[in-house]
Amino acid sequence: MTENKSAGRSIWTRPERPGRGPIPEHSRTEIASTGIALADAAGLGTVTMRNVAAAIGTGPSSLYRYVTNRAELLELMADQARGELTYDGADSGEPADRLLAIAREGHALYLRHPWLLDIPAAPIPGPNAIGFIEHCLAALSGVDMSGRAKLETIGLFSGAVRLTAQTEIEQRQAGQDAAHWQSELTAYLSQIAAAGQHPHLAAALAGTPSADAARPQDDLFERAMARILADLLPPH
Amino acid sequence: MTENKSAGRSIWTRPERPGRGPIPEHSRTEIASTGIALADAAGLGTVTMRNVAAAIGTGPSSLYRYVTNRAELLELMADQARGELTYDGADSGEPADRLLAIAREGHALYLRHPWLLDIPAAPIPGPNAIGFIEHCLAALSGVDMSGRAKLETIGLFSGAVRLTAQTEIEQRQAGQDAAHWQSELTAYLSQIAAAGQHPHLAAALAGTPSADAARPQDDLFERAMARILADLLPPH
DNA sequence: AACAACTGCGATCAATGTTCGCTATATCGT
DNA sequence: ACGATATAGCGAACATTGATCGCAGTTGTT
Repeated sequence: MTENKSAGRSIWTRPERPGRGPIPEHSRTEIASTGIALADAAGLGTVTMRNVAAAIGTGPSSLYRYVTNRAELLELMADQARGELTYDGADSGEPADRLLAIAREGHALYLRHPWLLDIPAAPIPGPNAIGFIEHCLAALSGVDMSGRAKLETIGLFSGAVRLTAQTEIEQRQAGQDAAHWQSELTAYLSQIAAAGQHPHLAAALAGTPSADAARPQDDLFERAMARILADLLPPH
Repeated sequence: MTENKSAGRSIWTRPERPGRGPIPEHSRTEIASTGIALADAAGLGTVTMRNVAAAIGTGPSSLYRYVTNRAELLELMADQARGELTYDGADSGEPADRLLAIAREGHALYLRHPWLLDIPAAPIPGPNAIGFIEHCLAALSGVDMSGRAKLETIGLFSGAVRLTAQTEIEQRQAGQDAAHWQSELTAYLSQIAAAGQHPHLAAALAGTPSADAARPQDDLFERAMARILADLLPPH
């Protein structure tokens, strides 16, 4: 029924180099690194097949020998970026502290590669995503939870890391755009406040200098994550 | 310096109908509704200028009389979808309960329009986004926090709603894809477990029937949100 | 030695976002 | 009332993008 040559196979279950044929001139890691460099420099939008191909000195169609999709290219990039995690300080100590160390590293990783937030999670996790789960499970090794509960907790945990990073990045970009939009935004908001339909918003804005409203609060991550971990883990 | 005819203006500060010219045959709400219907039916990817234009019975270029960008079209859709919130049950009671009512409605909204998660936040919020903030501030009216702190709390709160919805949607899709990827995924994971490099993962998977690993836990939202709200608000 | 499977890649296609220029039309200033 | 003006509708077209096809050259297997 379904046309199946080698379909349905993820890039992680497909060998990088099949038996026969010429030796490939490039590698998955080289392609992923090129994509990461492009994304770091100018955003995910510049990671086009043509740009990546040109950066490694070949034509667009050659890339499809290494990757079936642009989505797979992004998968490669995402997993390779996750490989930058070292899990320093997550080897011993209280579970909450170990997870906090992982959270700090993950947070820094998102700030270093903001485009990671725009890559959807693939159905099959790459080796470094699995390494991440493994280290989180190691941090939870002494905790009295079922394996299933631990996996669910890790999902929430990584979601929280992702959320705080996303919030911080958005605030940062809001600060960047403030120069362009600030005058218009304040005019817009004061007009809304003056219209009288939003009394609570007017009150909240009155107490807040408009320029400060979007200023990032840098220790938000530490405060939020400590509380979340305290809630996620059973009392010891 | 900067080329400024009417540039730098958001769609929310630009009047729908300027003074002169023929009467438009369509409206922003009609266009937004059309986009929403398309996205609900087949995902954000089908919301192309051509599809939306065809759905309202016109050509692609005509859309640009209402919207300068595809991004603005998505802004329109996002804000109009947020207009579906009614804030029932959020008018009175304890602040935490009022926010919880809003959270439930927001959660349901995300489940009804999953594509909302893929639309980036615009620099200038639309009227219904402002209405959301206003209702959250109303729920916090008696709480002893500064206006700035309230706004920050609302940001975290809506982020948490977004995160739980995203998690649930991902789990749902994982369940949908399970039929396609399950055999490959289990083979992949058991191979990793057998390799011995990931002992904690092997242990966690051993205790979990593989089919159950990705089963959604439906009350996750209620449990998580109650705890988050308890943490976000000062003790009363 | 012969075959099979693969790589590199130029040419090309379909789809998409967006712009341009033209005609028709409604509103404003006088 | 009336002409000037700014806008609406829209067909045609352009640039960019992801992806495919087929051919020639290369490596490994039998």
